[in-house]
Amino acid sequence: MSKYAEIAQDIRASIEDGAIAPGERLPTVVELCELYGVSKVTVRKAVELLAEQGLVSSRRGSGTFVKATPESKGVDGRHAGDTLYIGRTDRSIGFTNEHAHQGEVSSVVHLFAIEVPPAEVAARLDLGDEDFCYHDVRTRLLDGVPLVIEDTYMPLELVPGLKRHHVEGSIYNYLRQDLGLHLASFHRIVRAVAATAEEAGRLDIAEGDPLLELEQIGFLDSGAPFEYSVSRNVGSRSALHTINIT
Amino acid sequence: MSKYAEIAQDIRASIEDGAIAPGERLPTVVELCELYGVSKVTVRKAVELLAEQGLVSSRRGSGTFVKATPESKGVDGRHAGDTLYIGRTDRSIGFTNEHAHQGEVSSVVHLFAIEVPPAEVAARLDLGDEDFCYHDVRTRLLDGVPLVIEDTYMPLELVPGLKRHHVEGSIYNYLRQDLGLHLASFHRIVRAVAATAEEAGRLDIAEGDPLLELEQIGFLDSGAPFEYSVSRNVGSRSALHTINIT
DNA sequence: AAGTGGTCTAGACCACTTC
DNA sequence: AAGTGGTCTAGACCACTTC
Repeated sequence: MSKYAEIAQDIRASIEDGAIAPGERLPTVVELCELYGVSKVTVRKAVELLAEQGLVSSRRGSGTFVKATPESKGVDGRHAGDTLYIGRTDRSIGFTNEHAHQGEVSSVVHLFAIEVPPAEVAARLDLGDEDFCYHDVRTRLLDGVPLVIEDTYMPLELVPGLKRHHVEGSIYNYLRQDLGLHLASFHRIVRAVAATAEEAGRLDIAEGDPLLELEQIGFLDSGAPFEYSVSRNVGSRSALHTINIT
Repeated sequence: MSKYAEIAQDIRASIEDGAIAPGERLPTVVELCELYGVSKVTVRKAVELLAEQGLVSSRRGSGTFVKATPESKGVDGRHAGDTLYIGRTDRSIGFTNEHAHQGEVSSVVHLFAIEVPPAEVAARLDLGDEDFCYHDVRTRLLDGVPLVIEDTYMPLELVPGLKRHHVEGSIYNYLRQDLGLHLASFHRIVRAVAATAEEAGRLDIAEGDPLLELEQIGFLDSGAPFEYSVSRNVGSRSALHTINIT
């Protein structure tokens, strides 16, 4: 691990165990340089990392302050206990890994085919008129409770050898571990929509119930889009957490 | 403007006008150093900024590549034209400023009072049992079309002098321009919920229609929470854009 | 082996706040 | 005036890919 990541982790521990209370100031950048025996650039990267994680806020001329977040005072989320979180701090690392610690993940595959995608999807995946895609539709469940229907397209050429048993398990694990691809970023559009009759049946809810829709394009570190997906998450069982720095 | 921001802007222009096509590689870091006459750290900060903006992706040992995004090829969003976006790239800069370029923003104030907030809200705002808050509820409209109902609490002590005419206009402008506060970050939880009968009436939709709920805590650069709000956005008129780097 | 991005140093200077 | 974070230099070394 890099020095700045270790320093960030160390400061984070000091915040979480209360050694630096919410509202209090961190040691100055120069003090942290001396404390950890590193240069200023390294301390700055550590502090930036903490700011991205939502723990601190820096004010030029004044100092870096621990944010008074509910987490730092042990307050639970409003729906804690009855909400299955899609992801902490809005990092998409795939459904299986997100929920792995929460229970048993399973999938019902409604469709798994190779086809020429609709023009709008082809445009998003940077494909020509005649390029083929995998197209799969699946319901994902946690401990038997349906959470989300995912409708996914992936270019055939980028993802060779995808089989039905990958779709029944974790596609992302296949991409990373078997193909050695590096998933770099996701562009998302989030909406609230009403469940159709078919979706309601698959998700064990009522028609018209609110769903959290995520329209998403995933990119590799080569800049190539490897996935276009529209997922519809049961509103009462899902929430998306984000941290926004201005 | 800082050097790295100028360099990022310049590279961004090269990408957007097609001088560097999607999928192509940027000049190497060393080449960019020579091109702009700056050191490596400055080029790296510029490239990191472009990565945060979703334009490029870097691969160690290989290069930095322009992402093949729909935007870089002139493809419109799926619902472009009939969706009012909450914010580009998920940066909360306040409703008025977000929509200022799109039309005329107005507000209907349902409640504006000073009260002791519920315990859960007090906990989120880092307040004691007896501390007072402003509490306002308002519907916000764009060109007369209702978009969202905002239910907001703000600590009395942090926001002195708030009046009804500020609530009818832009609260954020009052915080920034009149009080000189620096809004630093927002922690959000996004959900899909169904409209109640009262909400449906205020938003000119049907009861049970899907709403995009944003539960949000806003922080100043001092680390103090200045706002707790739950906003409910009409599903068919709202979308939230995010970019996630892994 | 050569080329690429990622981290780091030990300083310097600047913008902003008043610890 | 003194203290704070933010930017920047001119290098160095390292991790990773193969341009």
